[in-house]
Amino acid sequence: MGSTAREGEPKARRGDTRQRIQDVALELFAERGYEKTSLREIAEQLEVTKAALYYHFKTKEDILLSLFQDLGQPLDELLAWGTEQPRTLETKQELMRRYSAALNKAAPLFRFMQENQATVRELSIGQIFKDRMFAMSHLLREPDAPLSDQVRCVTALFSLHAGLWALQTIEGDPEDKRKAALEVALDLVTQAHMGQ
Amino acid sequence: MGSTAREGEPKARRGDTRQRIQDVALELFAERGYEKTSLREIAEQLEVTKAALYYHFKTKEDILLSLFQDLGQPLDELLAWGTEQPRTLETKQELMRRYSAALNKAAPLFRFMQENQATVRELSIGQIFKDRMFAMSHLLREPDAPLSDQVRCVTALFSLHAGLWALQTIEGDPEDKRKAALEVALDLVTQAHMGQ
Amino acid sequence: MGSTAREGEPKARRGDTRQRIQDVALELFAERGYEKTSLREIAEQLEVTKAALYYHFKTKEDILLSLFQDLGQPLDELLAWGTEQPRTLETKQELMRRYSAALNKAAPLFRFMQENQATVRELSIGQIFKDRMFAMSHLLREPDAPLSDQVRCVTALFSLHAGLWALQTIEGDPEDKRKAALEVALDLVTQAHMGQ
Amino acid sequence: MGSTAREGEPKARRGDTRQRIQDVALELFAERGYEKTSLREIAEQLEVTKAALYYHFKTKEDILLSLFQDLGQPLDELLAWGTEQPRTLETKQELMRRYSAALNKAAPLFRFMQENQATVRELSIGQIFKDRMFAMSHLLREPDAPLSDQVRCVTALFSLHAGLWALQTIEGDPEDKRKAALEVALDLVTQAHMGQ
DNA sequence: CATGAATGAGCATTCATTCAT
DNA sequence: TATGAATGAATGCTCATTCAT
Repeated sequence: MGSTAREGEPKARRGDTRQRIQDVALELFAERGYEKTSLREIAEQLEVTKAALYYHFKTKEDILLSLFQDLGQPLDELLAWGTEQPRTLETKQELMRRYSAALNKAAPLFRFMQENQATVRELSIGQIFKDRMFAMSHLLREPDAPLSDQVRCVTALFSLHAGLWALQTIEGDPEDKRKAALEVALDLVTQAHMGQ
Repeated sequence: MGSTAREGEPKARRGDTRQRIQDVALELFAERGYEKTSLREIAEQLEVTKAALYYHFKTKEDILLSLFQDLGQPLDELLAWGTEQPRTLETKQELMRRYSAALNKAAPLFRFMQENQATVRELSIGQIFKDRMFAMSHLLREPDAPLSDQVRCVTALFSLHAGLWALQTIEGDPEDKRKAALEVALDLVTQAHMGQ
Repeated sequence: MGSTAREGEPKARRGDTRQRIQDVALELFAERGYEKTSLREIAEQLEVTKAALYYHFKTKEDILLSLFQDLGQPLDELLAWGTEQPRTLETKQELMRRYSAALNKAAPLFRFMQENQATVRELSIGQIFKDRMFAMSHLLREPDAPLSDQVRCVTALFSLHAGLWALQTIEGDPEDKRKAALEVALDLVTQAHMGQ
Repeated sequence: MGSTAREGEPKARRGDTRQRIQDVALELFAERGYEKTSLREIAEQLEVTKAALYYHFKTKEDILLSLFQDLGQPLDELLAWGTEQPRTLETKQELMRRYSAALNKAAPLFRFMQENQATVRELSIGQIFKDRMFAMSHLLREPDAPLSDQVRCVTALFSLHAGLWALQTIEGDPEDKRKAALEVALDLVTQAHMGQ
């Protein structure tokens, strides 16, 4: 990746080490889990020493945290946007659409979060993540609606996340599946809204 | 504990060590994750030595496997039952009802599976679990139905799992929430069926 | 050392590993300092693995702590004894005699304490050691005596410690030097007492 | 600090970095020990990079060496002075007085030497320090005096060092305590002289 | 049925040091 | 005068596992 021609290329990179660490780390974290990914592996894949990682990040957890902050920002912005909108059905639907799109962009990270909850829960990002989900859920559901309608909203939200991997079971083009998942989610939100 | 009189009782238990190991292991696995739970911790909580664990189980993974086999059996039976039934809407609905009940009984194990996917994937049970989900999904959805209806079925299934933890966000009695989740899941299956 | 014949002797030891760890650790701690002595070195010298050390001691600090507790016990007993005696000159003198003897027996440990104060200060034994010195000093000096007499007592005490190494400067038989140091210390205590 | 007016002052210092490194290093070495003080800490406290330290000093040990040379010089001069004097009691007493004063000025360094002997012993300054103590001791004691008198002299010398910290045990004004320590030391030297 | 003792492999982290810029 | 980026070596520690008793 990196379509522009680079000159030299024996090492070919300079200030991009931090970024490259993040890339490799995310890939390995998502693939093999946080605990099972050792800094040695990350370093080896980058052809640097472990100590080099420590020049750029204070701890292993810090690498993950940085990924979460960098890639999760769009969601925070979406949350901010949602808070300012009127609580109409249209807003909720638009929220879902944007959420699906944002999720899609940072798919590996969210797949990671999904698949490593037990680990993440004990890390500092655990709470941040939970808070975000909580906030999102509150933008969608009405606290005094029937329980089933509230469940519908949470399920809608959650199924978008799930779409990242649970839909493996179904064959088909990933983008088509994402759209189908969004459609179902929108339906759920709409039904919840009508139910009121 | 133990209302029947026992004589001697320096430690008060006899052939139940294997069971006790499973109990403690499941509790810790679910709470802190598989990787982060060490055999030392399990042994300490049981007040036996690590070596004792190895008398009952060949490896750490073996403990998990045994849990999966013991607690997952009802699901296999449900699967067998489902395969013999006609593929009607009623069957599917009943399948969901029974699935929800089965899940509920082995909640800690399934919470564990949910939260440790990355780890589980690399273990022998990973494939078994995946196969089971796959089989279940195939009992619910029709391969030539529209994508969105297929997604509805998978989401239904998945939302039951999710109910185990994603609904923390909503306050309310756990049993009520489980019922609400089941209701939504049944709805989804029904809609998928109608859509056809 | 070890005058009794042992049979076999390919490994020749069984339950004595803990003791052997302490011996080697004390030797190395005293010789090269606490920080500069690594667990690898200790293990290598014992021809066991590092992990074996951890079977017997929870941490590196714990090894030191155990040494301190085992070897320092006589001093605690001396302290207890001293507390029960009348505060006469004779008591103080006897205290010094016994202190000198006790010190002599655990010489390597006290040489270590002397030479690694900066390190020890940050360890849990730092406070224990300090408290002990404090208690000892309080048995010797009278709080309302002239400052110089109080200094005399502390110096007496301290010079016994010092004898462990500061007297290297003087050639002569170690036992003679110890006795000479004790003589000077007794003198100081006596002078302090007379001064009152 | 710095009474002369300076203009601009973006960082407020210019050629004094070397000095500032020494100051901070001595402070940290004395407080936390040589081994446990890392160059990172020193650099951080100075708000420069580690590499900057290497511009001013070849190695970590070199920083310590420079401190020792700069602050220990008065003692070397005192030693030279002592060597030229007649070996009278008055000379010895004056030696003690000046030694006490010199020690007092470079207190942190000597406290450091005292508390890090195990470390220092393996460093190049170890020998230098030892030689100096040796020379000093030889100016005070007579080689053919009774052992106890020789011990008295060494103890006198040593107790001045000790005064730097062992007297914490006693409350009182530091300067008063220093004077009391000197008084005791003078006494010891005098007694040793009389004994002859 | 279980323990005491040990191992080998691995891990996250830290450190003094180097060097091109 | 300094820094940014990196290294190589080490460290304390933990873990799953083994095996004789």
